[in-house]
Amino acid sequence: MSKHIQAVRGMNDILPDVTPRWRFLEDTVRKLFDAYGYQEIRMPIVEATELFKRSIGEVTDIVEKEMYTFADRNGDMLTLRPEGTAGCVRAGIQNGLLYNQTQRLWYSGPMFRHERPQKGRYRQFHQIGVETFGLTGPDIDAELILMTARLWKQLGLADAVQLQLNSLGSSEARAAYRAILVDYLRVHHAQLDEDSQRRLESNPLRVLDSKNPAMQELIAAAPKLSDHLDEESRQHFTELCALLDAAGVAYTINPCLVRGLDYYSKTVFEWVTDKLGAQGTVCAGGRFDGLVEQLGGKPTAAMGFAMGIERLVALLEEQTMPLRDYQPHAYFVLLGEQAQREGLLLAERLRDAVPGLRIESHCGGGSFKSQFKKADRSGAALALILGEAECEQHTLGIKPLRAEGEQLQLAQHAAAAWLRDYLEQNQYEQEQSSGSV
RNA sequence: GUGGCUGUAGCUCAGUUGGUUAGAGUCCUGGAUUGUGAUUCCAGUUGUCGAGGGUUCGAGUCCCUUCAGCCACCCCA
Repeated sequence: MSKHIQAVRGMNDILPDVTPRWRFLEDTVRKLFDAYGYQEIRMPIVEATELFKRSIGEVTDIVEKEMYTFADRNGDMLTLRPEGTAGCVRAGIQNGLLYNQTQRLWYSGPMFRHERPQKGRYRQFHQIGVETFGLTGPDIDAELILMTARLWKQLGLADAVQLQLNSLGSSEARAAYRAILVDYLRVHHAQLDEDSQRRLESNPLRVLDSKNPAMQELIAAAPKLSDHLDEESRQHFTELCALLDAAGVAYTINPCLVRGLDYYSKTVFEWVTDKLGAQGTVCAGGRFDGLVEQLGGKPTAAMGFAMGIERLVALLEEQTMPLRDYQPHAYFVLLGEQAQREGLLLAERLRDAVPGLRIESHCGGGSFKSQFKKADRSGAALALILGEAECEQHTLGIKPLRAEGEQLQLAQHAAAAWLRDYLEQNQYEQEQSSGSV
């Protein structure tokens, strides 16, 4: 075993038994974004290290100890992207997408963080993200949340996730509150546990999120972020809540919801589940009105979110939701050299004549028995049979493998029409069990 | 980065206080049925016991190191 080269720790192969769930999720998401007028953008996986330092924040865990950073052959410092927002903003600025215009963008792909692997957390993981630019009001915040709520319904996960909301206020208000909080925490420094003493330096707002029971009294008595919001942010948040109420989306306001990345301001939200162990956040985002300017663009309002594909796929697994199947409709059994040659070509003609038909052709010979066994394992509903007799008579055997019914022999020229009818008749059934939209 | 648990066939797992040649199920292949698949029966293949070192006459079993997986902390999607 040790001689075999293994995958890098925390970087997983996604095997055929789970790829149908990935495709279901990805197909559903793509259609959803189309329905809301969002456009896809694809960015490089590698960016200048500086980009992440300036956007995510120098003192965050991600930048301090989790980035895959290396010097390329020119000595430039590059980093495998740990998240998508920074690259998206960079691409928007560089290509003039954010200048005096609005954008609604989405992307998907792998992200990299050097953390200890755990359930729902990997070193290479995948996110689907959405970023909007140039839209300042709570209406776009609400649109994004409504869009995700619709997605959970389409995925059959609506009962598995809950929405948490908070407002961090403008970056000025947040900075002012941060100073007040730090003053308070310093006074009680002796009562802080080890983690919180560290957070006091790195991300003081996170102290409020501590799970340590011994800290709860201190936290409860701390100054509240909600009491220090600027008027505009307060108004913005109130309107967002009203929009969500009107749309019938349930939420919990969580004053401790802080988000780890420096660039967030005003609205932040998380969709969480209790079905995934410690990694309960399945989708999270917020407003980052300052980031575009911080990266050298014109001041531009922005709001976005990202969801973790592995976590959503794991949730889909929990739900045992029926999936659209990608199995072949028919498995082509071929006995004899002539049949192997002719069958390959006949299969091509059938695929030409019947769009959407999925035929798996047997390769490699073998007995009828073993070929039928493979036909059965393939999940196909039909076996198409071409042996010596069929070749001679220009016929084709069709045997149902999943339903009652006798094998029938058709003239080869009639096969395409028969299969087209078969697909039509079974289409309704297909869609019912597909779960796709 | 810290801690706990676990590594035996492709997969799921037995393997006694250390004792000869490491087992079962499943999967796969062939046959019973030489042109017909979820059943049944028969036969067959499967291993650096995660890796390296140590103790011992003898290690899958005990000790150390290391790697990997899982779970939790931290952090985050």
